[in-house]
Amino acid sequence: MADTQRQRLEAREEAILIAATTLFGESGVDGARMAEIAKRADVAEGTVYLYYKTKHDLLEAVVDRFWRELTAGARQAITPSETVSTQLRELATYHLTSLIDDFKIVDITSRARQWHGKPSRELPQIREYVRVFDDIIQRGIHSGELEASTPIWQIRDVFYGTLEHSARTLVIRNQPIDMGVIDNLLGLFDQYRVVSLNDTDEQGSKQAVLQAQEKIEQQVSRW
Amino acid sequence: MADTQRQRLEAREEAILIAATTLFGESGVDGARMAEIAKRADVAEGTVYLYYKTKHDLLEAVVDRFWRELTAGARQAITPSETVSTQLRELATYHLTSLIDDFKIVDITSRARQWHGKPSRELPQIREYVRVFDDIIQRGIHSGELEASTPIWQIRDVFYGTLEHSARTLVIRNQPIDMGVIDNLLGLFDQYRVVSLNDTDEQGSKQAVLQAQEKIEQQVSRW
DNA sequence: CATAAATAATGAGTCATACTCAGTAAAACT
DNA sequence: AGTTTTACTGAGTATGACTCATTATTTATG
Repeated sequence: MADTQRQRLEAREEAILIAATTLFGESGVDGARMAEIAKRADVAEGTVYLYYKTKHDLLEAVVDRFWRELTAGARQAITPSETVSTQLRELATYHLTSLIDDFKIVDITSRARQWHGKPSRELPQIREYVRVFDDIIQRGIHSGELEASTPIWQIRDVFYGTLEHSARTLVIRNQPIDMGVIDNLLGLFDQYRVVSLNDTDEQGSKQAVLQAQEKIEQQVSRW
Repeated sequence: MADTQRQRLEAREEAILIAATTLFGESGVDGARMAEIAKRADVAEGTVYLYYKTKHDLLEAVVDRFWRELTAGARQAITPSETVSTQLRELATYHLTSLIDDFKIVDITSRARQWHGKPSRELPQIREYVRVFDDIIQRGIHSGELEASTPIWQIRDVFYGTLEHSARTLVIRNQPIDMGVIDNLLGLFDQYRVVSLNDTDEQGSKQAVLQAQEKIEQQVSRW
């Protein structure tokens, strides 16, 4: 019966996490009282502290879980057989939609990065999330569709930075998702395409691919 | 002596604001104690509350001041006689540098947007800051250098979103400012240029300008 | 210049809430 | 059934934002 007990513990931990997520979303981090979270998770206040040392710890867990689920969702959202361009569109759409839907949690994410005065940390799950994008780009570079002269992190910052800012704009103005944002962003990404592969002779094309692959090493090591 | 007294009050208010800015930067919003802010401003704790009703109010004032000064700095950083392209570069450089230098305050800005559960507000000061960018773009559209088919707010979100994300990346990795970020971003903005004005005949050129100006009304009203 | 009225400043005290811990209950062994 | 180990509880503590009765300073008035 060790297994059932373990499950019970995990269920409790989960219940606390869910309660915290809801309440953080409703009332914000500062507005959410630990007593209320405990109540909603149907445990005593002290019990919460058996699972999460501090409120900040709990916040981190909430944010961690959110990005972990987002990563899983993103991987599901992209079609493996599709072109790089289409996959980017799929990811952008998924990302923008999710950010708008769960903007409260996204907004709270920055709280998890800081602990008093200490400098902002990089959150491991966000790093993991961002891999989804990187993988698509890497594939594009390998296949010669994308040029490799711009460091990946810069391209990534354009992608996520734009979408996050756009999501904020839309949420603040109470507007629904606007596909124009995505069209615009992907239009800009044309710049990263290896130019007019089809218009050049075979020789030039192959050369471009080789050139691109050569630079991949740099790319990978740079990150 | 009414004037001297007034100045004394303003000096006190300023001292509190400065102390808060410093301490928020050092210890974060949660880590900063009101008693310590008062001490550094050389007033009693109660006095702080005569000038700012709550800690959150004080935070708002700090953030407000920061963006106001950033706006002034940005206006100074751009050369009026320069081309749109150059001005954008000047602004991007100024913005990225400032974000990196004062990243702590930038990070804190999101705290000022929220008050417990209430949805994120748009901060008036940031709206004002963003005008600096808008003015450059508007000028570009008027002069026919930029096309007017993409809503300004989308272009703006690319610009600020990318720079903010890049700043975070650089700060987290402890790297200095990287001009590659700006080169990359401005390279993307080529897409918004009215294509090859110089390559077309006079007629086409003029037409483009007219067409662009026609669309300005939409742009302006849309925001 | 003295004195009253008005305004500003103070800091000890209040209160809300994150967190603790001694005591209790439940589960797992023997 | 008894013993040990593990999990839970909620009253109690500590901290820090905020208040307010009291004191100090400035301004107004005769």
